[in-house]
Parts: sequence; structure tokens; C-alpha cells
Amino acid sequence: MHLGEPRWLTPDEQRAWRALASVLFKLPGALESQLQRDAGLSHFEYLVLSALSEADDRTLRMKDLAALSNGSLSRLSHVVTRLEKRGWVRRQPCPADGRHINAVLTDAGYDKLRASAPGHVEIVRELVVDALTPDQLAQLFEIGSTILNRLDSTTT
Amino acid sequence: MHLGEPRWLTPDEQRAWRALASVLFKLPGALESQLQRDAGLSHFEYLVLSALSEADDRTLRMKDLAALSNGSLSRLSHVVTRLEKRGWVRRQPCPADGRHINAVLTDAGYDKLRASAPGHVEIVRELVVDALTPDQLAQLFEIGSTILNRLDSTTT
DNA sequence: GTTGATCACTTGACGCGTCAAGTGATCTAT
DNA sequence: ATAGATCACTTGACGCGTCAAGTGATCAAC
Repeated sequence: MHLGEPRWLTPDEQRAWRALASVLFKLPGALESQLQRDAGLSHFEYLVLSALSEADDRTLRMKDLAALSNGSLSRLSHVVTRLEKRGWVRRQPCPADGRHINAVLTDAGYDKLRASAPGHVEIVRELVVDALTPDQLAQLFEIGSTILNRLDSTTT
Repeated sequence: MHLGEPRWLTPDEQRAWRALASVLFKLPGALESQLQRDAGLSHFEYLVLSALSEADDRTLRMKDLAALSNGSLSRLSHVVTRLEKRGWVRRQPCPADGRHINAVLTDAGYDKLRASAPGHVEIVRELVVDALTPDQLAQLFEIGSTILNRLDSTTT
């Protein structure tokens, strides 16, 4: 790969990429610390609870839950162990297929999520949604989707 | 904090935010694994070498280097220790002020960076820069800058 | 119907980042 | 001059994510 001279970024490309790179570095930290401070949850834990809350019977197989919450199965397994200890999630062997394990959101877990969601939405509004015009939100969706397509189609 | 009903996201806001959130999750991983696979470097290590290479005398005080590479001083201290062991960076007490320590990029470190840069630029092009139109790059710069302003001006 | 492959998941070790505590140099006030 | 504050940085412990190896259930082939 990279035969010949690499095509370095032009100044315009640089400033766009640097802006995105900084957002990539700083936004996750800001979301993380809001959730940690106000709810004692990591962003990933929040996504897990959130995905479960939207599922039928508040139940999902580990594999599907991992995909929905953007994490590896192994990472999910560790996190569910922690969430189980805190009483917010329960593991249940799947009756239909012994290979599957269902993760179930408990009532306490649902309450926890309901208590944590408003603060999370608020910071998302403050830092992103309310900061941008409707046009920019539409552009952001297009740009984000394009990048995600590239990410998915890369064999890398 | 969140008095009254939280203002949930509208569908248009949701899809924009979800696209950004997914990028936030997946892009860093893709950059990380390209650098790890092709150069044996973490993204943060790459940024440290890169920042040093652009500085006068390839030298920066730890504090400034931490800011330029988007990391805490503590994180930087650990990373520089590792980079020192691999021979790419050297620590030097600052003659002018005994509180400062200068990090210096060695020749081996410079060579390492020169060897690693093309692959990194290439994946940035593939996943982001070349995937977007010039208009979209300009929009991305605007959107990114706006979010960064919010991040900086938040006392949170 | 038994062997082997595959699948869903778990586990433990390791590496990295964070946090809090600590070190030593340099200002600042008196 | 000296005591205290502040600054730049380091260190070690801890928690989390990753990776590789392992478990056990189910499928596929013959």
C-alpha cells in the first residue's frame, strides 16, 4: 500500500479533519463525565440499559445487545456482570436455544434509566443538537452516514 | 438541572445524533487499529510523535505537549516513559526552569514517524476526507468548531 | 448416532488511562 | 530570608477493554 508519494492533506482538508479529530477526542469524555457524575454510569452502561429498555420484554440476547450498544461480546459480558451485581440486569438462559443467554432489564434497572436519561439528553442538546441549525443537523446526518458506510465497507 | 419535562430529541435530531454517536464509537477504533497493525503505535503515541516533529528543535515541554496531543499530563508522562524505552523520545530537564521537563524527539523517533505517517493519512483520506465533497468538508469544519466551542465554554 | 465444526458466551491476564497522592523547584509576601 | 503557595511533573493503585483460550450447546455430514 501507499505506493508513490502520499497525498498529504490540503489546508482545507486539514482544518476539517483536525476539527473532527478534536471532537472525537473530547466529546466522548464530556458525555462520559456527565453520566458518571450525575448517574454513576459509563456511557456504555447507559447504552446497554437504553437498548434493553426499548426491546420487547426488555430482553435481548447478548449477541444482539452487543451489536446495539456498539461493543464486543466480551466487553458486554463483563459489563453485564457488573450491572447484575448492581441489580439492574438479570441473565436468563434462553429456553429455545441453549447457546443463547438473554439479558433482561429489571424494574430497578428501568427506574435507574428513567432517572438518568433526562440529564443525558440535556447535555447532548447543549453540546450538539441545540448548538447547530436544522440545516447543519441534516448535514451532520449526511456526513456521519457517509463515514459510517466507509467504515462498514472497509475490509481493514 | 432538568426542571420540568425533559425535551426529548425529535426524529430528525435523533438520526443526526445517532449518526454522530456511532462515528464517535467506531472511527477511533478504525484509526487505532490501522496504526497498531501497520506501525505498532497507539493513536495517542502517534499524536505525541507528530506534535514533537513539528516543534522547534523537535522539543516541547511536557505541559505543552500534553495540550497539543489532547491528553492529560499524567497520561503523557506514562506514554513518554514507554516511548523513551523504545528510543523514540528523550527527556531533558529544562535549563531555564527546573520545574519543566522537555520531551525531545530522537532521530529514531523521527524516522519512525516518517514511516508511519503515510499509512495514517491514507486511512484518514479513505474514511473521511475523500469520502466527502469539498462542501461537506467545509460544513464539517463549521459543525466541528461549533461543538468544540460548546465543549470549551461548558463549566461542566 | 457419533464426530467434528460452529456458535454464543465466559473467563483471566495484560495494557492503558485516570485519579489521588507525592516530589521538588520556583514564585510571593512579608 | 523564609514560609507558604503554586507549578510541572511522576508515581502507583485501580478499573475497564481487549485478546486469546476455554466451555458447553447445537448443527451438519456421513
